Amino acid sequence: MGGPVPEEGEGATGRSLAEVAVRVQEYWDRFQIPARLVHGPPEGPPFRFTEGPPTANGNPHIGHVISRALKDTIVRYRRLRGDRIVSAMAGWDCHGLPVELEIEKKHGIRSKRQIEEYGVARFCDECRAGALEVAAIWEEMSRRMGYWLDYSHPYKTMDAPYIESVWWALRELYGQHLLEKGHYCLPYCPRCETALSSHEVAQGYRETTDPSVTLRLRLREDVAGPRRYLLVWTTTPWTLPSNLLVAARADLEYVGVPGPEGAEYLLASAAAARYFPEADLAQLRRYRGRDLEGRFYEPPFEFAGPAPHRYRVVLDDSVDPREGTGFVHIAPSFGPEDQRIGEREGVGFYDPLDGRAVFTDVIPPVAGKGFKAADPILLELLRSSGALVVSTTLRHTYPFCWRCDTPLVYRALDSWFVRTSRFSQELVSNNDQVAWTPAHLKAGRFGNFLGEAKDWALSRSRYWGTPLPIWRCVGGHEVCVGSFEELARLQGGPLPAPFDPHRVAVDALLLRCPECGGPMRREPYTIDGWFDSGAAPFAQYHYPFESGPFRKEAALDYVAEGLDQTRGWFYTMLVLSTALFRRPAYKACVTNGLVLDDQGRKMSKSKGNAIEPLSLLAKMGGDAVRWAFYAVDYTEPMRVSEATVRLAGQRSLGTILNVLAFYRGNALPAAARRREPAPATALLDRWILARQDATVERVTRALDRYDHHDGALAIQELVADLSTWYLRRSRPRLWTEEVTEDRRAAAETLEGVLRTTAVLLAPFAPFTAEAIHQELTEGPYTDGSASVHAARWPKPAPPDPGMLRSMEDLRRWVEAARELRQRAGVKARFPLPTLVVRCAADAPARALGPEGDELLRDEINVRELRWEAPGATTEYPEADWVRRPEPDGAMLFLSRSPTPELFREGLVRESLRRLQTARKELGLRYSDPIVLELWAAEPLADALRAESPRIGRELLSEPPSVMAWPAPAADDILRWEFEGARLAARIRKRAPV
RNA sequence: GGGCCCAUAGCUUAGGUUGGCUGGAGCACCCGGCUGAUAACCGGGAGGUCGUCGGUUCAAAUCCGACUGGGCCCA
Repeated sequence: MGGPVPEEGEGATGRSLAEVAVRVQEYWDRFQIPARLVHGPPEGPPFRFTEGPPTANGNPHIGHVISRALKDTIVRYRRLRGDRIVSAMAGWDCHGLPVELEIEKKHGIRSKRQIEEYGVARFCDECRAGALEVAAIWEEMSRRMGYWLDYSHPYKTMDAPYIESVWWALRELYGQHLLEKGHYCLPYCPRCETALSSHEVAQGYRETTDPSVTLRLRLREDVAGPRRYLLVWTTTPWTLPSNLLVAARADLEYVGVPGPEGAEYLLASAAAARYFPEADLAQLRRYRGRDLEGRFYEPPFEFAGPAPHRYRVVLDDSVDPREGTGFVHIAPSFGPEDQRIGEREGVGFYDPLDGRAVFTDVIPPVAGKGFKAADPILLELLRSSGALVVSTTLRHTYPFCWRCDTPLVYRALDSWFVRTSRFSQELVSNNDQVAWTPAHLKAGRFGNFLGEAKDWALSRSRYWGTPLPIWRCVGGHEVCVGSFEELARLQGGPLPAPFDPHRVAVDALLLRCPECGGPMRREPYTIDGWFDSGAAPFAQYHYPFESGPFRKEAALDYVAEGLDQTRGWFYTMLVLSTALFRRPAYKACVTNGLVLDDQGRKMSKSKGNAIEPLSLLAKMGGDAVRWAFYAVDYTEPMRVSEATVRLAGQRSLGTILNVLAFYRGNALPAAARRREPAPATALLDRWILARQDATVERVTRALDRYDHHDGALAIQELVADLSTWYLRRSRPRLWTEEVTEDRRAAAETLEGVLRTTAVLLAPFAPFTAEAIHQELTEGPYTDGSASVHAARWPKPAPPDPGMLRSMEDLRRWVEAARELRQRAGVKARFPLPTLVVRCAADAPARALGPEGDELLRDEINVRELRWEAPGATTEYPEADWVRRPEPDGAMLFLSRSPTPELFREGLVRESLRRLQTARKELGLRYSDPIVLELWAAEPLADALRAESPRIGRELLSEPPSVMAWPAPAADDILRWEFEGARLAARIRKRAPV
């Protein structure tokens, strides 16, 4: 029930949303409300959720706020519905390059060798310490935006139990032959000296300039004839020393273009026009690709040396005639296609690069040069040997390391793979069961990606990560360890306690081969950190080693992250749940688009247009920031600025705080309250309750299908109706001197709607909702059990569409009649005699009965409202009436001018208004009695005299006598002129008796 | 080069699945009102070729196709 009347400046008005947030946060902190409520009722049915673990050694940005808002909204809603949240644990992704790079930067380390010199143990210790470096900032951001998670017991991917669960998962995959070693071309970062996975590469494509060179390779001819050359195009000259083959396409047409000194240059006829625009194609000798199959050529460099089958023309369908020359340079060490063709042709590999992609001594001219640095030297060699035909540059997109920004190379490496390609169909069918937002991702981007899923390159040649638990002995036996207990057994004794399952401690163990007893060595890799995070739904509970709420048959109900996670977390979770549990990982998945600045540009630190989330949240309040995201289509890229946030906050949240302030100023005195409000009888009360019920229903449906946008919109519309129609029309009802039944009904209805709105609002704007709820409570902010977040979600009541429709129509007529009034040119204060509405007897608005009539009459300020049947023939001459046809078929007529009597009434009202304003401007309070003297010219003087008692009553004076015009000249006499009337007044504060 | 998405007033958005009244609203703008919610409230006005072109149809913002611009993903 309404609390005590707020002290000056204490009410919700005048307080910004940011201040509301601070006050509410204090309350939550004081009673530790988040900690008490975050898990939901322990007996409730489970709602399965997992926080996607962010890397906490990097600062959060504004994009993280939106995903967190989308997560929090649904979790809050489920709690209000009585669900237990499984799990509300915060989580941190602790492993991997991001952490290692921070430590490298700190010590100026630039290579793996330097890490080894520094000491792997020390290095990893620092990684552990640095992994959660800015976790406190993440927590503060979550607090400021009202994202409730259990931060006191977060899961961390570097914790021993977590790692043990990950090992269990790896062992399961290994047992299904889905974890295998292979030698494949992978994207490789020369600086980090490790392979990356395709989803990591996807993060780092960038526009760059590379050489674009065409060279000629002379065909070895069996018979004498013109010298013929294959033209070959490449953007990676550094791979040319590794060239072992040239590929052509069997059915493609090639032509021989005359070159210098009687030579002939061979290339695809489609390319000839690009290379030799002046050549007459019709005159040229033609070949098919298959005619050239098996022909030998002279390689661009001799370093790789001879070997069977090398330096031949081979056929392959992957050759694309639209690009290059139709002859493709094949270096099996440096490209997935190259590798495939090389293996098919049995030519082996030739990789002259070391781990840092620096040329070794096998190629003396570029020994010691990085692969990129070798390009110009190699080109110069080709030029002097005459092999270089065209040398230009090309702008194109090329992959860079997502963490250190080094250009990547594709190279063939030993690596461990998850054989996702073997169960891609199962991935697709599991994905079919997921409700995606936006829906098109399911069959579109994500579905496509799954259908052609490549094997997942899992191993990393790095230090700080979950060690790959696979050991081999000299006898070639292999074991994948799936638990610490098994590890202890193979080691022949207990593990050191406490056991830290990272590289140093794990590699210090001496394992014996269970088959031959020989010593075993671990495969020296860590695993992709995305595997760690993909395991979060079960590893956070140390499944299967401890019993917890995780159930292998139960998918998560809901996850939400940024769109980029389709290739990241959403993908790896699905891979693991499919392979381990043969089911989808989650039932519903919501993604959000990128956050742009107000110009629509990407935010970046270097451009200086990035919004710092903490300061924005502090300045605007968490709710305004959250609302700014609900208000737009968050599945698409969205613009965000301080201005958009401010506006979003004002629109709904500011309005409802205003309504609250009004309510508090006009609440029933404590003595007049009753326990059980009576059922609403007044039209306005019944209407706003119907609106409320419809909104409960709509918000419930919206949140059930994870549609934050529609839910927020529904609340926004209710708040607008509450403020601009219900409250505006109800104000006089709340101003009565004594507490009438109607005043009671209005106050109770308003309070009830505010209460319900607070609960509806709670998932979206947790601070504002709490503030409303508290201020409707006896002793606000003093009872820790009275949080709105412990409330029960309202039950949707049966809808009353008839009522809503009727009021909608009535409001349309009100607007129409106001427009007529404007055309008549008579101010609202001057009553007009008659409004005629000609409409069907069963028009919805008429169903509102006499109360509806009264509403219409009062809004338009007419003395009489007259209904007419559609066929009525009454004449309303233009001279006296304005008219307006309505789209619903109704016709409205309004009198053009007041009667003299009504005009005088208008004058009195106008005078009263001016006198009230004057009172206020003199600094008098609403309750200060005054001494009033009036002067007026006729006919106003006469009208005022007739209303003298009423004037006295409204202005808190004795009934004034109205003196004849003119008023004496004096400084303290105020004068007005309006509608041809003249008025003057002297107002003084009456001395207290 | 391939795939997916987006496009409604200056800005944010409703409507599009199921084609049908004059395409709704908020902010900002202009005019006016109210003045016991006041950095609030109410009315009116101006502002839209619903990205462009074409098709289907009696009828297209809505369905289909192409194009333009923007975004994302892949190669």
